[in-house]
Amino acid sequence: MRVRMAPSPTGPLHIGTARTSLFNYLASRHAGGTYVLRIEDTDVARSTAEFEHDIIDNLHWLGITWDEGPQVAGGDEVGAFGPYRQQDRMERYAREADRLLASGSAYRCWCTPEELDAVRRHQEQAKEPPRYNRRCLNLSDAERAAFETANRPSVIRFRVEPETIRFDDLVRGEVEFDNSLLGDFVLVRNDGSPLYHFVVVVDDEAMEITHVIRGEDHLSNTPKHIALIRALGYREPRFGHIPLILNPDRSKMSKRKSQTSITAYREEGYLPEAFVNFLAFLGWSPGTEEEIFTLDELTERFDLAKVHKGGAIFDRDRLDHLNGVYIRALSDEQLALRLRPWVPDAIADDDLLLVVPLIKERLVKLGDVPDLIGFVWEPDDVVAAWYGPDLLHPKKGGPDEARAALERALVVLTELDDADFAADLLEQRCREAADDAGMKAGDFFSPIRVAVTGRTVSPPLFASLELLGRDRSMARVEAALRKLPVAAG
RNA sequence: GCCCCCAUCGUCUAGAGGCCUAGGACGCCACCCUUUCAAGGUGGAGAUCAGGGGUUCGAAUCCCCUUGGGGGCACCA
Repeated sequence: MRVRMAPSPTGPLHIGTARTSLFNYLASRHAGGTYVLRIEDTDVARSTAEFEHDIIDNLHWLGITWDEGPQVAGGDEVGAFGPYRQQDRMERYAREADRLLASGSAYRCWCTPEELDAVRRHQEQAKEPPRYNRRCLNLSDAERAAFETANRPSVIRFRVEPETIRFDDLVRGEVEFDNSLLGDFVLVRNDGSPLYHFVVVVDDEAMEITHVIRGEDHLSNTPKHIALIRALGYREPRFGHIPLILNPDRSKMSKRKSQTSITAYREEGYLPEAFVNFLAFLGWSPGTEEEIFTLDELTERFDLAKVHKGGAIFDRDRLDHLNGVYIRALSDEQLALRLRPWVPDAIADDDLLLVVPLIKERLVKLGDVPDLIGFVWEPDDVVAAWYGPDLLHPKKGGPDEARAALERALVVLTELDDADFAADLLEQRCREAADDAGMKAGDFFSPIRVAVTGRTVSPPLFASLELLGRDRSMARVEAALRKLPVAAG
């Protein structure tokens, strides 16, 4: 089994491309086959090195590897079926186009885009199917000679035979198309550059691809490819069309309506193993009720025949949940390492590690870390600016209750020396203080929480105090006290 | 418009004719735990399997029609 993934470097790695890459990876690895990466850069105007870099880099990030093709962006190509960039295969496309011309399966067309447009509009008005009218196929020798001597630019069109094309799709079963409904599509532009439908067929043959696994958006294009394959005398690969990933409105996932770039998810702090697990379940399931799988476990279970036929909406809530599951499964050391890019460099590794237990079960994405625990490394005045005096009020109470709690808390903090400044002792003393004040523990803790963390929601209070240390904790409580209006009388 | 594909809780899905008074997960609701928020635990609401016809002793599962949704019909990929 030889499969390929052929991303086009005309944009950053797209969710859909990533999922198709994953399914190709799983199918080939499961079967012990070969996975080829081919860069589909026939659209020179829109292809860039940056996008190629983004695609390869993010595939690596997901843990997807391949056997042939460029292994790193801009790097050397590996494999005996190269080149793996279409820009480097131009002679071959030209040669195959000539063969088609010579056999009569293709012909030159001198129609201008304007003429084609006019024809199309006319067909639409007449409610006819919009397809090429074969004007240039039926040119007289004299007309053709005139165009040629005038050196007028021409495209090469494939002459589509009116025939029924049938194939056995790997996920959909028997599918049938009537090619008489197809127009003669363009193989080569008038500047000599080949188009997608043509190169994809030439490349798959050259690379001896046996299984073409791609998105459902290519299902209707497949009869074109099969017709071309036959005209060129190639071997026909098996085709498998996997369902699309959808926007919430059930249309094909697009960047207008959803976040489609893998980089963006990566930067938000999704774990690649969670992301891969999530992607795999978009359109596939192992048929059991387990749902946490590593890439290797997915490889072991994967079966193209079990892929769904219907499209799947990208569900962020589910992704978030899965990411949390993976984060919680990490050891503190591993999580600290993963968190590093989202934490200021000034924070020492040891201090970062100390923070992890407080936030581990609260993290949805790695990028949430500054929001959850940033108060530890932000300066006191910055934290103080996060809240207004009203936030210091306990749920049942106003400034007086807030002041009472903060003043008593300050006494507790003052009485403990650095050596005793530990969460359990702090809690014990604060509970006693709350008792003395005749306040419920929760109401007593609330103003302290806001004073120290700047938020009403935070990691456990006393562990936070311990982490912050005596001096900074006291400073923050004092600052909070200054925010409160002076006591009446 | 034409062609093709698809159709189980809001979402991802289990389901290959009797195991289905349709299971799980996310989300939602309630309760428990609890210093807040999470995490965790328990329970709940939520799908007459899009609708209608067949086939069969028996259909979510097979067939047909309808409806709905999607994709494709470029000198984009």
